[in-house]
Amino acid sequence: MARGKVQLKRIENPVHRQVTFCKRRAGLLKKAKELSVLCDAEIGLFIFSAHGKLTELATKGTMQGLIERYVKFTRGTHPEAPPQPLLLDAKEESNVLKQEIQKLQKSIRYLFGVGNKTSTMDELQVLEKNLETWIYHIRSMKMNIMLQEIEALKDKEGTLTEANKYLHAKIVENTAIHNLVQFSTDASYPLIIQDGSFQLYQ
Amino acid sequence: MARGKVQLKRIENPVHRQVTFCKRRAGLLKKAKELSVLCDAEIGLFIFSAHGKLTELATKGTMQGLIERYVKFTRGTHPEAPPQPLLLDAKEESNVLKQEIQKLQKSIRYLFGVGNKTSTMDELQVLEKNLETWIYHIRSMKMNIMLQEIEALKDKEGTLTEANKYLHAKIVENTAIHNLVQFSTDASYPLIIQDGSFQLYQ
DNA sequence: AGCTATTTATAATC
DNA sequence: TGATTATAAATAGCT
Repeated sequence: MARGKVQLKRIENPVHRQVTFCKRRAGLLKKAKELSVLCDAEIGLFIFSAHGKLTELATKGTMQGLIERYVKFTRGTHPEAPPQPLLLDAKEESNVLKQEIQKLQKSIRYLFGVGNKTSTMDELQVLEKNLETWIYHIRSMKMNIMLQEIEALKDKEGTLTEANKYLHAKIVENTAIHNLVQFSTDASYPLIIQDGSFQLYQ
Repeated sequence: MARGKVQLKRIENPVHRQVTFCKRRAGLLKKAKELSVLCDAEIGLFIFSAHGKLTELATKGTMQGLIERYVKFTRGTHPEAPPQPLLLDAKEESNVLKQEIQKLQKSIRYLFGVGNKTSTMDELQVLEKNLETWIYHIRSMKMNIMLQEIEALKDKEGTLTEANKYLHAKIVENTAIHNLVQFSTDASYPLIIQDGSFQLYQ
């Protein structure tokens, strides 16, 4: 809409597409809120980006509530869609966590098998402690992931620094040869090579 | 947006409101479609007018399908149902909690079944936040139970104090009669009754 | 419904 | 990323 008419088709340049997505998404959300306020409407809106990220808006109550209203409203008018089975792809981390979860579930089953007032308090105590332990584990996992990434980056940096040194040497060498051949040229310029002239690339 | 700036509040004039609703609804739908086409996004949008009429848009497949995707996506990312823990007694609370724990477990299985390395970090973030929410609610429940117990004890205390007064009076009365009959006895001892001589029993 | 005068949204650009 | 700005779109107030 500005500085150029827009073609109603997929934007091919991924950067443009992403930028436009963010801007227009913001615009759409704003418009939806406005409509809701101005005209006393209830609006449910959810947007999946091409990469699967979800943005949602429910102008009244929760999206769950609105969806329930929607489903109730349309019950019978749309054919029921068959439920899709989830397919799970196991990973090491997930296995570790699943074990933890099963452990927790077991203890919870045990704990909540008997429920009188006094034991409930103790149960809550235990549950709280377990959740704290989980948070601790999750934070450890996050930390590990971050450390791995840092290591990877350091490694990359090392490699690039090496490459840089090598290239630097090569250029000095080439310049020297050049100076030998073109003896009459003022030699001072090509020999002065600033560090800053070599950029690390990613 | 034209011939007059708009105030962001409900339009009181019903005719204006209806007209604006139709126009802006059309605009919103158009914008949603454009965003979907331009940026390769999937959008679900439903609008209930103030009078309950439904307008819907699903940019890919059916609304049912999109809602399923939405529900699947958000399963576990919303704490789902920790909102009103304060109205239930201890036993009901523990049942609710049991259910919630199962839900949480499902979510966690889901979260950690699907992750790749980049999304794992986000998932951990979400999970950690959920667990913190849980701890918060568990602490509320503990607080609630403690308050209930305090109330119960206060009540008990009141009853016992009443009983105490009554018994005290009775003893004074009996002692008086006793004194009348056995006039020679030293009257001072039975009349002195310390508060501490009545124990609260459980 | 249509029609503008304006306000808004936003594409391009830095 | 975040601003800026010129311009396209949306739309409020009228018919």
